[in-house]
Amino acid sequence: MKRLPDTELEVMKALWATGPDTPRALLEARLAPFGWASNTVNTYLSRLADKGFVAVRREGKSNLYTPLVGQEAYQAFDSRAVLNRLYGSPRNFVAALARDGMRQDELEELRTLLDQLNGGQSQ
Amino acid sequence: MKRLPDTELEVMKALWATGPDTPRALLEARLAPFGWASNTVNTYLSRLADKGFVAVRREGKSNLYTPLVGQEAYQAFDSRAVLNRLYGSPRNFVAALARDGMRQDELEELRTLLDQLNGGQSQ
DNA sequence: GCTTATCTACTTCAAGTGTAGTATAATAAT
DNA sequence: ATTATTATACTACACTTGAAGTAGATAAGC
Repeated sequence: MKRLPDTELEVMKALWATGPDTPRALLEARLAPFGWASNTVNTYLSRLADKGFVAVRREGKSNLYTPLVGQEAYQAFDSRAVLNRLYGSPRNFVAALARDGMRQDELEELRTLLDQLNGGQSQ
Repeated sequence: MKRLPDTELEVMKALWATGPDTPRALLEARLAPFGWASNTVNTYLSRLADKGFVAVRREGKSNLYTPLVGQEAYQAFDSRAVLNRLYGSPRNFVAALARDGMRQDELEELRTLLDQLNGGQSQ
């Protein structure tokens, strides 16, 4: 797996949110804020297909794109890549966030998760 | 500030580790594993200078490059960018790591940090 | 059946990135 | 001073990314 560029990732996020869908529906339902031409969305979907991130199937007049890589799998891969690239450890990543000022609610949410992660696993 | 490409980031990491240094010294001391030609390192340093990440000063026969952006500042910026790009919150980032299997020592280190972060701040 | 709208496939193009080559200036060696 | 070494500045070049245009197939309207 390879890390995706920003625009392709935005398209994947849209696909993850809606499930299999056509370019136009994706653009209207989720990608409108970017102001992309419909050809642009098509280009990004083609590139994602080339990279094996989505499957294409003909659905009547349109193409239907289906995500082949799930959001959770991609995030699991990407988060580790982020650590390897610059932080080395989860600790250092969170410390960097904290230096920039992590919000109180973010901190609490994280703490709750950590409790769960450790609760589920005995020493 | 803008996020740096992989290779330029590697050069910055070397600079952060050694402090102000010449291209050749950086290559030999920290960048050897990449197998880059010395011209390559020079190119990356020039690009970093263009982007304002390092300062150049003539030191005798060589250039001396000094980081202008500190590692902590860059990490604070980058870590937040990582969240905005894909995860939304620190919680979701750590959850993604956990799905891939966070190591026990990483988890404990993180827990220790969280204790410190909350220890310093009541409630 | 011809016109119009829609979609996809293919092409384009500029900027950024990865990697290094060339040309030239400066230094060191004899 | 001539030669060899070293460093830098500039150029090159393929590939990727961001963004869309064009051409041709298809379908829908009338």
